[in-house]
Amino acid sequence: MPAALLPKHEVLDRLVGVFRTHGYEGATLARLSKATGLGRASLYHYFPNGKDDMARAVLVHAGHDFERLVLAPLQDGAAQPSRDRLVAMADGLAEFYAAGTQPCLLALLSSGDAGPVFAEPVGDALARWIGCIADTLAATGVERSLALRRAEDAVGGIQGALILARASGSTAPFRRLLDGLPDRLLNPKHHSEG
Amino acid sequence: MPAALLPKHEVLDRLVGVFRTHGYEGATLARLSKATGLGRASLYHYFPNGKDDMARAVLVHAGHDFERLVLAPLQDGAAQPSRDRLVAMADGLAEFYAAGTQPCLLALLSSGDAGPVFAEPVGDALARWIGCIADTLAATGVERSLALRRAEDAVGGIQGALILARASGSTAPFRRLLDGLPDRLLNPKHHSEG
DNA sequence: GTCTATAAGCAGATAGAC
DNA sequence: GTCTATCTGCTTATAGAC
Repeated sequence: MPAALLPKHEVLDRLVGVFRTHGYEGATLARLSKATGLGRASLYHYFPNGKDDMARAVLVHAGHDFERLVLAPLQDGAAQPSRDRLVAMADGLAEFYAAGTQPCLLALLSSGDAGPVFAEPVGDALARWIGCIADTLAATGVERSLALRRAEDAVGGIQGALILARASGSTAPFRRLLDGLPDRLLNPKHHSEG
Repeated sequence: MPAALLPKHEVLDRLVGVFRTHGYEGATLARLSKATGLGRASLYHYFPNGKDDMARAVLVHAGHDFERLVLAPLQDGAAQPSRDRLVAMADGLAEFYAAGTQPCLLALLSSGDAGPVFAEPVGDALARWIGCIADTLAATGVERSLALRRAEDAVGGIQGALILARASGSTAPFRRLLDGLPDRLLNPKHHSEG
C-alpha cells in the first residue's frame, strides 16, 4: 500500500491551476495527470466520477480559499469599522485573483457546455458572496434592497474587470476597481475617481 | 453547380449562435454542421482552415452587428447631445446582448485554450469599443485620460453583468446597469441609484 | 494507491465522386 | 458547392496487475 504521492490539498491546488488556466473543456485528463503527477487511474481513484467530480472538488477547494481570503475578513472583525472590513476584502480579492492575472472559476464554469452542469454550486457561491457584502453594508444602516443592489454591482464589476484583464491584457482596470471598491460600496455618490 | 443552400450571412448568423451558446471548444463540427444544414466538407469549402477560420469569421460578423447596433448610434449623430447618443448605445447593447440573455463572444473567446489564439482580434475589438465611448465623453469636455478610465469601467461593468446573468440566472443587474449607464458615464458623482 | 494497457467514442480534418 | 466515406489523433473511462 504505497503512500499517496501528494497530500490531497496539494493535489487540489494543482487541479485548480489547470481548470483556471485552461477552462473546463481544456482541462483534459492528460493535463490534470501531468500537473498532479498522478496517472489517470489514480485520478479516478480519488474522483470516481472523473472530470465532473474533479471540477466540483476544485470548486469546493477554491471556495475554501475564497472564504479565508475574502469572506472571513469581511465578517471576522464585526467590531471593526465597516470600511476597514471592505478594505480587507479588497486585499483578499487582490490575492485570490493574483492582482487580476488569474480568472474566476465561477465565470469559467458558468459558460459554454459546462454552464448547465455546474449552475447550482456556481449560483450558490455567487449568492453567498453578494450576501456577505450586502450584510456588511446593511450593518452601516444602508437599506437591505439597496445594499443588495450595490453588492451585485460590485461583484459584477469585479467579474468584468477580470474579463477585461484577460481580453485586453491589462490588469489596470481590475486594480483600480479594487482601490475604489470600499468607497464606492459605502457611498457611491461621493466616491472620487482619483 | 448546385446553388448555396443558405446565403453566407445566414450561415454566419447560425455559426454565431453555436459559438455563443457552446463556446469555442463546445462548438463542434457536428453542431456547426447541424445548425447550418451544411455537411462538414461544405463548411471546409467556406472556411478552409476549419474551426479557426469559422471563429474568426464569426468574430467579424458579430462585429458588424455590434458596429451597427452599438457604435454607429454613438458616432452617427455627432450633432446630437452626448447623453442621447449614450442612451442610443445602451439601447443597442440591450438588443445585441438580448437583454442579457446572450453572452459576449469576446469574453468567450478570451478564456481557456482559445484565449491566446484569438487575443489579437478580441483585444482590438475591445479597444475600439472603449475608444468610441471615450471619444463621446471627451466631446463633452471630459479630460481624455478620465474619459478612457470611465469607458473601461463601463465596458468592464457590462462584461461583468453578463457573467452574472449566466452565473446567477438573473438579467436584472444587466438591465439595471444599462439604465444608469449614460448618467454614470457623464457624471458618476451625481448618478442616482434609483 | 499507483501503475500499464486498452477500450470505445468523438474530435478535427481530408479525399474524391458528382 | 455539396456529398459520403474515411483517416488520424486525442478524449474520457475502465480492467486488472502489483
